[in-house]
Amino acid sequence: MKATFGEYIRQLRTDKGLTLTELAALLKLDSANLSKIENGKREFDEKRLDKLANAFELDFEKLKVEYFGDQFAKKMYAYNCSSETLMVAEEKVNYLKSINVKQA
Amino acid sequence: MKATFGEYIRQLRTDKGLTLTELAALLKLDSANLSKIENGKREFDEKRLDKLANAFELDFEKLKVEYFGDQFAKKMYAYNCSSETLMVAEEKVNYLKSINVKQA
DNA sequence: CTAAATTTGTCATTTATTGACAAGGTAATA
DNA sequence: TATTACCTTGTCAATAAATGACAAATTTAG
Repeated sequence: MKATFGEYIRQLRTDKGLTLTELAALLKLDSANLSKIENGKREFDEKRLDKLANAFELDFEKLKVEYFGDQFAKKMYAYNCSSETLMVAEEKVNYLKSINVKQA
Repeated sequence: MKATFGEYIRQLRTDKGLTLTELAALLKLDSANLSKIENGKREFDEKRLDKLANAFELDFEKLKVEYFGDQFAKKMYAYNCSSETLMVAEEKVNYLKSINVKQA
């Protein structure tokens, strides 16, 4: 998958032959706002990821990968971050895990 | 560097023998809030990255790597994202770049 | 042309972030 | 143990950002 999260949703939706209004209803959101999301003019809200997964019977873990991958990419693009950023992110995730293993 | 961004700042600060109050002044921020930042109880605001770079004569690009790497790591940790997320992020950055090359 | 679908613009409301400051805690020192 | 400097925590009003909602275009398909 090599698209923005908005494009990804649109793909899913059109593949299933749903209108914006129909999908918006499933996601409990206004169709006009869903349009903006698909066109990258608004963010998709985290709290609706589960509804999205249900609507299309997606694996939630994979959906998170798409969603957060997209978020990180946007930031990096906006701030012109080198790809080293991602390696550092990985180190830091492991660091956070190691810290919270100790506590537990 | 294998620490949170807060720990990173604290390291820089103490290495230079600065107090919270002194560094806070350079960053135009309240020392109490800087304390929270160093202890991971508040976020460091993007808009002060340049002041931080100046205060310690850091390379801005490297600072961004630390800063955004930390942000991504926190999200991934909080949402338990697989490390595939980072690979997807990289693909998507490239995708965003390829789109905006065309436009330019 | 018409109707359905989508896009865009706007704005009040809600939610999150920040700035500011007081109070409390800790450590070193006289 | 009093003083001082430094750091931490709690709180809350002010500010900023995200969201929901709806009207008004615009586009698309028949």
